[in-house]
Amino acid sequence: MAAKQHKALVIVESPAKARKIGEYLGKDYIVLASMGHVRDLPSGAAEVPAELKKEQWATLGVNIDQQFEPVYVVPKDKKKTVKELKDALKTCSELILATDEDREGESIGWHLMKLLEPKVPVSRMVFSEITKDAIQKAIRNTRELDQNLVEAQETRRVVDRLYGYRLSPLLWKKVAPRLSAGRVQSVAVRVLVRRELERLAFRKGSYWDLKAALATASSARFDAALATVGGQRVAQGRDFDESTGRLKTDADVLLLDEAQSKALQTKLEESRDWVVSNVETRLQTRKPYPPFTTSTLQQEANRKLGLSARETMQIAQRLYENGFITYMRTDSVSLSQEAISASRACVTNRYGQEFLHPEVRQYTTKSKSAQEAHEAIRPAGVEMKTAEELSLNGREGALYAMIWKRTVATQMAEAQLRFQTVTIGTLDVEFRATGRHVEFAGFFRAYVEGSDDPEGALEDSEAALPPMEKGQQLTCKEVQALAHETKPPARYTEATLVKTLEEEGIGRPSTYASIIGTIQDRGYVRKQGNQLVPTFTAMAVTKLLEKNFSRLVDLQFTARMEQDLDDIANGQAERLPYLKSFYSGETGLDEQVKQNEAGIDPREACTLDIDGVNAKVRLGKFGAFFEGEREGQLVTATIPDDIAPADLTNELAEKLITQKSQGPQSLGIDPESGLPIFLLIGPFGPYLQLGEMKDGEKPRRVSIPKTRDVSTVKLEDALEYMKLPKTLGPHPETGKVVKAGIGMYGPYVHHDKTYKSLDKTDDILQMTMERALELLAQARVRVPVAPLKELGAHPVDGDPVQIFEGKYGPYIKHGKTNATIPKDRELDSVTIEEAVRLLDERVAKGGGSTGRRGGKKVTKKAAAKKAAASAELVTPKKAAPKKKAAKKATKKSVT
DNA sequence: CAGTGAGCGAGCTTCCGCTTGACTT
Repeated sequence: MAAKQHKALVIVESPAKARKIGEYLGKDYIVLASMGHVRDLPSGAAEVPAELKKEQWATLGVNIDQQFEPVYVVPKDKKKTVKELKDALKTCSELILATDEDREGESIGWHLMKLLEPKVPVSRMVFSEITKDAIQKAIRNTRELDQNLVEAQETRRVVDRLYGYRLSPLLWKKVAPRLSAGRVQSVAVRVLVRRELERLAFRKGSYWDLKAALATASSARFDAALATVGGQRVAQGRDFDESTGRLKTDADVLLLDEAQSKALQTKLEESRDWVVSNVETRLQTRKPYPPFTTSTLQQEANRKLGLSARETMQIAQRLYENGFITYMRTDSVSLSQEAISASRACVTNRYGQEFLHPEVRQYTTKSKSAQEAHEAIRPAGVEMKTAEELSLNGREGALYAMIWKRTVATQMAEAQLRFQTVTIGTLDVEFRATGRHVEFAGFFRAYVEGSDDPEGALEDSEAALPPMEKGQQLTCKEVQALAHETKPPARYTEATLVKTLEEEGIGRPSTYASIIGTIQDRGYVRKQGNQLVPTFTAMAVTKLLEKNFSRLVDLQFTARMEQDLDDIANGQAERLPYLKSFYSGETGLDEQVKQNEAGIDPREACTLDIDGVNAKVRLGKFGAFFEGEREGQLVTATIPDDIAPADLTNELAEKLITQKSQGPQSLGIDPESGLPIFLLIGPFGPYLQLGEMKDGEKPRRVSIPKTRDVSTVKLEDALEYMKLPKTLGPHPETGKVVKAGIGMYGPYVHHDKTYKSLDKTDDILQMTMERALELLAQARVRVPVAPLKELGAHPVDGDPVQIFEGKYGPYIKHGKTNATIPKDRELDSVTIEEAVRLLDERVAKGGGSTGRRGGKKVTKKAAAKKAAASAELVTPKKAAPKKKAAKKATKKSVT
């Protein structure tokens, strides 16, 4: 008796948006969220509809013989959403598609229509800011779905699928299983690899110069740097060629070495005649930076707050969901009227009229690929409350404060700076000093990019010089000779990589963070502090792609694709000719892959020629290794995991190969057993072994802690390490023994049931009872949690079955198996029989019973299993060193 | 918890872009 109410169903993409829009539209509308895309190409064999499985193109999900017709499926995690939307539509008399106003949003709208098969009128509503006015206006001005835009999206989707799913399998065959290639990731990796090669080619250059501390009669001292000698400019870093480490041939400069600079220093120290020969002043105005987009927010949060792109997005998501900021995935720098007037009011109140920019400042997006479906990231609403006023603290507060400052600053006055360059002459030598003075702080008052503390930054920038005029006499307090070395081009960080990708139009706001995740998960990149370091695998894959698919890994590929997609969106081109030219024919992707499948030698693809290193670098199943020759024999030697490609030197290669060819080196003989002690390197790092391997019998082994420099381990210490675990003595309180040893997770002390890892600064060989007690006192005491209820013994093994309170509500525990209790279930009425049934169901479902910190391989498998979302999937036996779970499991690899 | 760069092998891996909860000591 569902008397059809005359309500309209409005579908947007995000639930937070749905809530807000629901408020503005009132009770005649039901506003729901699609949660992004609702249909997609099948992601793998498991999702391909049964009737298509036997098709050649099944796993592509695109019928390449029939006009590249895509196969669309509703992914498992979207089934629920789709059902909810269908149910809601049954009660409505109108459907309004209010997905984002961009290519992807238009497509989501179209897919929704295909899926929901509405029998009621459908319209398309768009808006770019979420205010009551804007929404009400938008709903009065609906339009039709734009089929051209939908087609452009589908073309994008198909190109990405064909690119990724044709090239990746080629990499599996030629380089290593589970690798991947893609329009975005392969270019990202290539960017990192090219920089690494520049670093590899880099040769250090060194030069000297002088620094003089000078002062006027009345001023404090200031520094000036040597500029010219005898009229010739003195060499600086930029005069050096990075690949030779020598002066560029066209550089007409004077290169000073140590002796020359020190001689000059002595000479100048005696000079009493220092005169200002020139004073130049230049005024500069600085405009505030545009408000944040996803990309600039990620860059700035990485620089200022040390957050990864992913962390930034997680925090921003929370701020957005709680209504503190506008939508965080955007490529637009435009601010709504609401935001502009709120910011201007805020500037006047907080800093005064003089700090307000006289006119409204609006920014326009430069990026060509921008789609601008949202406004810039800014504090939501009209009040412009500060983080303190909103009681935000921690990382949320810090990120919000950054957004607040950047937004408010956009409406502030320009900053006025005065730069001064003073040239000082003495003998035949010139020195130069530059000063900067902030004439008017303007927006600096609120915000200085790259600096966390505007006030402090203002003072720093006050490196002004004392007033000086031409001909003025100065006194010299000190002259120093300084050595300099040129530095290789810096590795990319998350911030600089995101910046580069955005500039090239590669990737979208919603994907910057996940790109960085993907290239790490696939083992192309490793993070070292803030640096992104490409691996040898990345080098090999990039080499293969550059050589055989140069068009596809060109930085311009995406930009060109975007132009074609624009043409399709404008109705000036069609998808089919574009897809054909990309995939089919002589020069198409299909043919290229086929040729290379036959043509590429896997052994060659896995071999790298490194400039300056005689040995070959090759990729094996267990990582990269050197292959060299000793006495006519091929010798292979593992390259340690923490060695980056640019760190390779011929010396390192020779050393490792020699070591390997000589076999295990004995550090000496253990006097007790008479056996030699070997220093060896295994998959988990260096370790010591007493005696040779005998069949069946494993010799005694002990790891060397990561904190210890292996080259300093001599027989004496080796003997000490071999004594581990050793007893330190009885615990003064319990009388039970306290031990020190090295285990899976590194060096530890142990007492009773408590284990505690040593600090980085502790040396296990120097461990004393006193320090051990200190460490044990720090150990987290495991208080056994009392069960909520005992259900009795399990019928199979007699172990107890108990109910515990967990983070997500009560659960049943038996051994290592946990099972959820259905939400609506009364705890008191759960019987042992029911509990056993729930536990069995849990086991049958798979997963869940393995401890997270258990065996490392188990953890990985469990995670891989989850990802595959397939119940009976058997994970292959081959150990994959870098996989999905790698992020969470990295800690395990520490000895 | 350990020395390799691979021998047999069914069926699997993989893309980009849009969006949240998911589930469990």
